[in-house]
Amino acid sequence: MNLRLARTYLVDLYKLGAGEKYIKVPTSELAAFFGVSQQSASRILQELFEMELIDKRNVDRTLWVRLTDKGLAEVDDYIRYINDAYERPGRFFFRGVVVTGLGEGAYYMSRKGYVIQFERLLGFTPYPGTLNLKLNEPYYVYQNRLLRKLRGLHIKGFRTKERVFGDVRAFRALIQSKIEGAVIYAERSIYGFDMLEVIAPVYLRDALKLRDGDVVEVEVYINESR
Amino acid sequence: MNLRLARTYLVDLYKLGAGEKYIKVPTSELAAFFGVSQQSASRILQELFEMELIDKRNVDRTLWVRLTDKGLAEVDDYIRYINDAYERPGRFFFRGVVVTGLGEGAYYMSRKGYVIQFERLLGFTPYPGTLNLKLNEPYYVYQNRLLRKLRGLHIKGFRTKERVFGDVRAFRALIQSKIEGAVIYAERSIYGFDMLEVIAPVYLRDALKLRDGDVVEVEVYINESR
DNA sequence: ATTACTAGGGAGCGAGTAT
DNA sequence: TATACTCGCTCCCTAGTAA
Repeated sequence: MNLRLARTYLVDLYKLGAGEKYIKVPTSELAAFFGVSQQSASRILQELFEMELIDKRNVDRTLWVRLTDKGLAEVDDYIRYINDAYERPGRFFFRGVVVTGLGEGAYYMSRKGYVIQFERLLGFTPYPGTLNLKLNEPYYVYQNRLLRKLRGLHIKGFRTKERVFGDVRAFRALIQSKIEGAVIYAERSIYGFDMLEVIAPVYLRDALKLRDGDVVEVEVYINESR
Repeated sequence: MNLRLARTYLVDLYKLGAGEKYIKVPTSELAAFFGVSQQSASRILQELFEMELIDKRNVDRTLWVRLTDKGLAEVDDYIRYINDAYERPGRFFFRGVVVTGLGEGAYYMSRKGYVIQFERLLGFTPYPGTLNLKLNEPYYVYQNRLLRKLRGLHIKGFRTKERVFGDVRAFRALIQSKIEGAVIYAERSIYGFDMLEVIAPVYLRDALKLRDGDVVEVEVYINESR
């Protein structure tokens, strides 16, 4: 069973109380609650068990079911995602810690081939440098992974005599609820999903009085970037 | 596509902003976001459209997608259900208005065949009468439908010389956060899913000073009834 | 009364590809 | 670039039924 479907059944089991303790539930009853046949309820429990999302015990032909820690984590993530979707449609929210990058941001952000496109697509001349935010919370890392799957604004790569500069994608963003900038994803980024690269028309460390270790909140707009 | 799966895709589309306005989204981008192939994303959109959950327009080979009112309602219900599951695992919450029934509750609740079983299963002698609560909010009607699919305590029917008394199922409940009683479902109830029948060891109208039209809150326990 | 196996049909999936 | 068709394969569903 795919995870998308599994999560919905986990929520139903959670509703029945299987998140806190073992519950006694005949598959026929579960079937009615799930809206499937008794046989499917039985199979679904088996598959959730194989995915290690639930624990399942059969004592004298009565089933006892409880979510595992992995199952509980799955429910937590799912509920968080869904509420986030409801509260922030069209937007992604991140909270990260200011860290010092490798300094290559300044180099890239001052290449004329990029600057011209940023000006045209974002409407501002980016300060030559990026603010690197380390995402410590797993949920934000997951969200970063998700956001990166979207296209955003497409900044085309180019080549000079010396080397090749890859494509970059950008999403408009509001940093600390104050400054409008953007989040960028370099096609060949040296960072993983736990790092968020932010640009703005100003030097953010000065404008927002930031030092390494400070917590920064970023709201990214999915659609206004088109 | 079944509704269970459809709802999860609707939430994803909502996250992308399709709940508020038409969003421009290539199926390939949607595919990455959904975690499926481009072809599946295309098919999923078609099916959601056929289910009238989204509106979909193809202008010059670019897709514009937006949730319909029906789709939005589906997302609302789903999110409400999920948060409810998280906040009230193992419990169902209802809010209803006191109405006067047809008086048959008193008749049934005083049949010895029922009373003995209630005493044994619930641990109290029910006051001979039921409090009827009319559920005006659709969500509570939906929840009532769901709860009724569960088994709860099984009070067996019986027959006298005159007639047959059907099975009844009961769930322990807390009324107005004060009095412990139960919600009962008569096998052959004359009421639909918009009515909740409540019993208790005391006359609830006196004990809680209730009159027709008063709002009453009931918390039903799924598992403690076993 | 249970749970869960098997079998058959149908729904869902992605690769290839037409447009 | 797009979207979305066909095709073959897999997964998922329910009915029947064994244990």
